[in-house]
Amino acid sequence: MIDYDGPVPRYVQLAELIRDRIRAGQYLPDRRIPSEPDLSSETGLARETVRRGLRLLVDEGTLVRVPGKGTYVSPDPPV
Amino acid sequence: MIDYDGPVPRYVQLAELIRDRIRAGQYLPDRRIPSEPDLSSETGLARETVRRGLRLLVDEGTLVRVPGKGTYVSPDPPV
DNA sequence: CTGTATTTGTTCGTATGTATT
DNA sequence: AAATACATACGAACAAATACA
Repeated sequence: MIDYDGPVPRYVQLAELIRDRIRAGQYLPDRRIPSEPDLSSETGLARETVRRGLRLLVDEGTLVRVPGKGTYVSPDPPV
Repeated sequence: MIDYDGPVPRYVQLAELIRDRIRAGQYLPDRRIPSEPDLSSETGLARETVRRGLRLLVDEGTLVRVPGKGTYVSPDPPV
């Protein structure tokens, strides 16, 4: 599903995947998304790669991470 | 030189070190700074930790990285 | 033109620390 | 006390872009 044949890094592809799921209503505002290990298991990506993708979404205001709790979709995500 | 006893992560400390050197005129605008391996050797930090610190400075507009060439101080760094 | 070296980019693995439940 | 989850840090490997002999 997520390859590195093309010019798009895997962590960017992961970010796009998460964005798609938010747009599709699969991940809802103020709700928690799967943990890093879960996303890592699901996608087969290394945890650090998952973290890079999530950071992109945190930086753009789409996600909010809470230490010890989890990663949440922002109340009003810019997607 | 760079410790992790305190609350300040090492990669943040590295970013501060680079900023200090720019302020001090040791690294000049539009000039290249040492490569990641060099900074890693000098500080004893892992290259990935160096990269994290440099990314902070890229994000804030202080540095510009050019693949295959090097990392440069911005023409007009915000420091 | 070809190959080599340098530098940044990406990816995976592992370990430890900190905060919350 | 234990499990869960994010944060930091180190190590290693290969790819891609650039420069140069």
